[in-house]
Amino acid sequence: MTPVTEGPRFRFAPSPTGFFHVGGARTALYNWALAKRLGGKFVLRIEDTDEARNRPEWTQGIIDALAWIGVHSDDPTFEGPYFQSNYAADHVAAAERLFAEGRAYYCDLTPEQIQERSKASGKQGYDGYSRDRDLGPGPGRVLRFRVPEGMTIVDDLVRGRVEFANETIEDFVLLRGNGSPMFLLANVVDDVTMRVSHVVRAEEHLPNTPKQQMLWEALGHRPPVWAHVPVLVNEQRKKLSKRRDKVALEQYRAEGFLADAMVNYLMTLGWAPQGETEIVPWSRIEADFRLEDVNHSPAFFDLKKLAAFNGEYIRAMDVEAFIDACAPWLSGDAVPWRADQFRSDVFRAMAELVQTRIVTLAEVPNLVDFLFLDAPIVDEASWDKTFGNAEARSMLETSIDVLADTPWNAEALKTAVEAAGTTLGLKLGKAQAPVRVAVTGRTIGPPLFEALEILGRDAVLTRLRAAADRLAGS
RNA sequence: GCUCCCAUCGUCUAGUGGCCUAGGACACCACCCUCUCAAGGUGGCGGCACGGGUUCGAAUCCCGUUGGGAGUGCCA
Repeated sequence: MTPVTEGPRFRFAPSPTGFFHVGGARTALYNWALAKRLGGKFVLRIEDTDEARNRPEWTQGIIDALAWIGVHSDDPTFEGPYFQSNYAADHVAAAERLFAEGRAYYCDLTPEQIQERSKASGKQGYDGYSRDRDLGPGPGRVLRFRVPEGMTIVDDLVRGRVEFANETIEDFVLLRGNGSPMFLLANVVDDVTMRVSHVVRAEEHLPNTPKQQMLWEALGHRPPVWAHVPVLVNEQRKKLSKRRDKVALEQYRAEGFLADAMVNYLMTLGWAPQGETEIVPWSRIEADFRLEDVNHSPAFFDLKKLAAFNGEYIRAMDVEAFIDACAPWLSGDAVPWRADQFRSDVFRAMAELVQTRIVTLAEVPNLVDFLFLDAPIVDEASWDKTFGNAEARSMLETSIDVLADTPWNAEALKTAVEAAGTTLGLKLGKAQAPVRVAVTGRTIGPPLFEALEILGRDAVLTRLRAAADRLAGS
């Protein structure tokens, strides 16, 4: 059953850090789109060799985050996760082979000694001091790769041909003084054993690539296809970092961004689908994405544009889907009403009117809270602005009278308020304001008369009177 | 410092020597629509970093300058 040939094997190799970086998400998506389209595999490898970064729940976080953006571990294209820490013996074995073959050598210089030599000679980095000292392994001795003379040519699918003079590359460390393998080695050995054919990763790894390519060759294998995609940057044009920037995918999810919008937006950073619009379904992306088309320069991760995409996606949902998507934002501790006050039929009635007014799902509660609370949460700025003049006070009084016996439907309510306003010389825009603030607590919100209809006469009149009382008292 | 990468509206991009008087999207501005706020519609602002080549012709090719960025660990 073993196929004679297998499709391309892509890999995504994050190190667990406790959150999932949006840049990592984009890289994963690039790999995923290619693996899917080309009938290959997406191999997930958790690079957990740094003891400090090794917690089981973080791995689950990565798998959950990937699933959220559509990279599902139960898809046949998905393979893994593998854990780098399980392959430590392979890494060491490969290093020892390199030593046996003379392609690596031991060195007993301490970092301080290296620095001193460097300072004395005026040259940067390690100078190859132990190359011909024939040292054997021993505690405190690192194993270094013997960088050959010549030139290393990296053929990169997005950058083209990149040349490195080997003399500019120092004999880098394969095994630490305590015998543990370094990232470069572990990474290559794992890629070899996992038969990775395409390494698609962020541009920051490009300077490492000649070293890795030498390792592939020294290990007797043909290097993979390389592709280094531009990094994501902030407004200062610096690489997105967790210290300065909001980079956690989970956080965007928690703030009410839709996975589809996030995925679509991420894919347009460094790449664009054909045609006049960047809003395209994943099926189009999967069919059209090419590494050769990826831009070469860093892309600014623009929250405003992400928000615009999110708004588009929210509006494109049919109402039922929208209602379902809102559910998590309509209950829980963050919501100002008690669970027993929430009424799904009321929300359902308002849903369509809410849908065009939000950019993230997290904004939903603010637009509908007054429907579930006994009394609205009054925004004082709205209150002061609206009731700062006598007309507004009169309008409030008048509306109490008028609404007491108006037929209770949105259209009739609108007509009634409009008429009441006319008697006071107010246009509808001005006339509805006092009613809106009294009933909803804010100057802005969903269409008022539909909301009044849903709330019902008693609740509306109660609120209008409460507002009048407050005005009388002040 | 050294190595490498990059350079089209403010931002993300289309553009692969003539179709470019450089197209779209986000943002911004104006107008329309309108019960607030949105959404929607129409229009507007705004760019090939600079200098040399190559060519009949250059945003597109070459060189240089300038400006950004990444890497530079016994981190990953």
